[in-house]
Amino acid sequence: MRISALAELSGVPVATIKFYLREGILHSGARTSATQADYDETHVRRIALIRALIGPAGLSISAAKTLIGSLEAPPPEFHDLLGAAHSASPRVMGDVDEATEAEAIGIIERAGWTNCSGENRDALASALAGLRAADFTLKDETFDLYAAAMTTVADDEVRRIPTDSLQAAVEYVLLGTVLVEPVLLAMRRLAHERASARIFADRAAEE
Amino acid sequence: MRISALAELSGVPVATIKFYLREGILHSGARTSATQADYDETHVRRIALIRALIGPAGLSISAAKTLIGSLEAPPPEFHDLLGAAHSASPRVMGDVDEATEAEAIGIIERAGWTNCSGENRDALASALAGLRAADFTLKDETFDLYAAAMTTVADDEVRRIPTDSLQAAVEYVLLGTVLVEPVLLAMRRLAHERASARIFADRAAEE
DNA sequence: CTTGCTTGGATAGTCTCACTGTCTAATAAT
DNA sequence: ATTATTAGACAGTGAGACTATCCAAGCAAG
Repeated sequence: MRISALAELSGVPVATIKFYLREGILHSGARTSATQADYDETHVRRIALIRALIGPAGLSISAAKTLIGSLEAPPPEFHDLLGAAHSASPRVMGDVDEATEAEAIGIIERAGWTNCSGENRDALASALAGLRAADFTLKDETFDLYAAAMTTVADDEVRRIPTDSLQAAVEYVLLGTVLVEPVLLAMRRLAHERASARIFADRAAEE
Repeated sequence: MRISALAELSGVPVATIKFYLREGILHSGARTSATQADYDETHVRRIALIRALIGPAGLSISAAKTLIGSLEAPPPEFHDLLGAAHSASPRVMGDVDEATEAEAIGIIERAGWTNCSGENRDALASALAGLRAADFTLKDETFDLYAAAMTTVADDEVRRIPTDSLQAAVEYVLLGTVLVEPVLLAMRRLAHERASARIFADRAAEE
């Protein structure tokens, strides 16, 4: 198919497709002449993936490019796979003081998360620094509950990593890491609504 | 204190503080003369809050402004409070087709999240559309596990909302909604590391 | 009291990001 | 033969978050 058909099918303007081609985030079509190239289903799917990554998942073009690169040329070690997925969506880090750092380490130790990379520990510390900046304190029990909930989630996810094919495992890990994040956040908010509605009902019943 | 001292204390350049003042996201100091104003501890704390919101929490300046506005002039109804917190950090939405919409509704119903707002349902649908765009399918059990985990989290959070003071409740809900998100995501990644390390150990042991 | 630094306020400039528009020469469609 | 489309190059746009420059009015030190 030609670029206009690709634009039609994917719902993305031709100019934007050309931009993705220039950025190297979309593979080029098969050249049929000096002014024509042939695009196929893989291009449609790639564009859909790009839109998903830079949309709901919140990645930048360059982060999406890195991630897609890892998809196509997966790191040889499984361990590097997680790292690639995690570094694909870099969190904005704020300043972290020592007390916050210590708090993060405390949470990590209580959760039994040994052998964790500095990167994710720093991300947690930075998030805690945000809470601290707002004078927002949470009880240790709450952190432990968060840790337990995320352990449940992560255990299931890791357990479900396909073992038959490396390519399938790569896709599962890279995409699952990034694309599930908005799902979880949306669900938390839905659960908030539900929980607060129930509390309302309880309070109304008391009167 | 003068603006240069405020800059020193908060670690933010004077020019940026002036920018925050212009944007109305930082309240102005007490004027002591035509060319001088007095800033205090509230300004230091506000700047820290702003940095936390636009940093790790990923809010834009205008979203942060809205949220801070709600903090200072809380909506009268508790129900509106959650809405204010949720709309303060607007998710980027992608295109959602009917099947995805139906999938979202299915998940919501199975989780027992009735009375949910369209906004959050759309956010979930949009996140699911991202998965679908990447041909990433999750089993219903996985979604249900996510839902259960988030219900646990949200129930605890809502239960801990302070009931003694309205102001305290407002701060808890608004800030907790937004600032805890990066905490949860960082924890999920830490738990991934741990889970994958354990699987490695198991596989190594099998050999 | 003068010399120089600081401030508030206004305005304009910078940098990044993710596009979007324009142009050209070569081709494809009719 | 005429009209439409395309690849590729390059310049322009608009939003967002600052950053820099000016100016007149203080304030501070010698």
